[in-house]
Amino acid sequence: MNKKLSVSEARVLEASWELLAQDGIEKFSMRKLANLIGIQAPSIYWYFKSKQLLFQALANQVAKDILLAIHPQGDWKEQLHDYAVTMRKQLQQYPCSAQLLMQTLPLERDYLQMINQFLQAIEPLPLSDKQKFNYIICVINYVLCHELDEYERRQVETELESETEQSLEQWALHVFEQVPAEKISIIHRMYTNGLFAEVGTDEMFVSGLDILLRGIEQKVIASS
Amino acid sequence: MNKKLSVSEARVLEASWELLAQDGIEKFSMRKLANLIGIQAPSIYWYFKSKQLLFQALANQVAKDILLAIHPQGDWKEQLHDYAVTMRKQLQQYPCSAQLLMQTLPLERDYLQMINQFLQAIEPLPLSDKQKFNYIICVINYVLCHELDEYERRQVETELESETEQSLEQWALHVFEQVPAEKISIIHRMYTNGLFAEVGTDEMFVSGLDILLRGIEQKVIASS
DNA sequence: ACCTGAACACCGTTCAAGT
DNA sequence: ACCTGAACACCGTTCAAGT
Repeated sequence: MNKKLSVSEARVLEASWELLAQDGIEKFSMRKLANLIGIQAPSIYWYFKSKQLLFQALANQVAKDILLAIHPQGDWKEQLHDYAVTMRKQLQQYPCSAQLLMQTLPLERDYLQMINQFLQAIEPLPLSDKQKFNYIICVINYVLCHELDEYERRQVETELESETEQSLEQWALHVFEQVPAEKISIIHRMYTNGLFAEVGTDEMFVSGLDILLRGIEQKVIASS
Repeated sequence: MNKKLSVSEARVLEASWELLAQDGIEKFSMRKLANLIGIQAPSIYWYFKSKQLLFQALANQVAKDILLAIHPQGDWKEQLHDYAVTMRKQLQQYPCSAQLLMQTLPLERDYLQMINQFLQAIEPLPLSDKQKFNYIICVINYVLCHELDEYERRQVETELESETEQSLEQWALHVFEQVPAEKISIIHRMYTNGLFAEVGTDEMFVSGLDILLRGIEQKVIASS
């Protein structure tokens, strides 16, 4: 928006998503990226002054997409709920997007606007600015954390399976056997009851989001 | 506990904390670590098979410390509140501890035990295992995110000041000027009202924690 | 304006060889 | 059991030089 993308600048961003999908953010390198585009590594530096700034541009692309996908509807609670669900859906469209947003301080144009949109949903509520800001950051962090955990779980899972041909659940249970059962009794029970398969599901996401929104609601009620 | 630390193994861990405090987790390298201890880089690999496993050991040290600092007292709400506050306090004792815990899947002994301890606080509540687990993960993630944000803010701040001799607040306001004011009106108002100085304070931490706990409370009430 | 080759100053990790 | 030197296969980034 504030800067028209040249063909090649867009090309770098496009190839970056491809590389992130292939190798993940840990193994992302400027050399591999250049290779994918068909140029030499130093050429990228003509478009982005550093890897950091490239990542920021990627993060901002995601933020912009989230912003575009958001449409206010219903009361503040329904709005925040929809915003969070929409944000998660958009994050899932881009590889490693949660990491990118986490690594970027929210001082980019579209990221700021996204936060502003979230803030607008609770603007009329009888809360202090401090509260409003803090609560919105909590909701956004919740969505990001959820995606981060999901990503990490998938990583360890595929890594484990390619190495030992064991599922993560099997391995977890094996780990538990080495720890005195009484010391982790509750978590042990949960895992043997098949809780593992539920981690990261839509239901879990909505359930965690719900306590956040109910918590905010209580604060609203308390101060009106 | 399950493995007696040799003098040098403890020495590696000790030096690791020193290096993390000096350089941060991004610039942590095995070579610098070796240098700090007074050995060659490959020697570290006798104690820890990889950088990853060294980080896991560090994370587990933090988890153990949190566990030791926790003492159940009061009802479930007071307990969770104290646990979160204690966890934050312990995280602040170690440099980059939040990053270390975030990077580590909770499958280490002491980390598991820590989660179990949190779970114990809400064990008697009339909630499903799924809910209990999810809510506790939310609380733990909240504490970690809060520390992460704080760390990131400090990083950018010192980086910015050494480069441009500007404070983060000045720079943020400058960024705002480049964005159409109407599009970020709320966040703009908040920043000009001095909200910036409040980010990351104890008060903010407790305020966010509170909506989580109240949210859980509502769920308890709803299902009893 | 856009791209390259060569180079700098680093990485994590392996491994034969030393004591 | 513990440590080293040398080496492998990488990094991000700079910069003079090309077109």
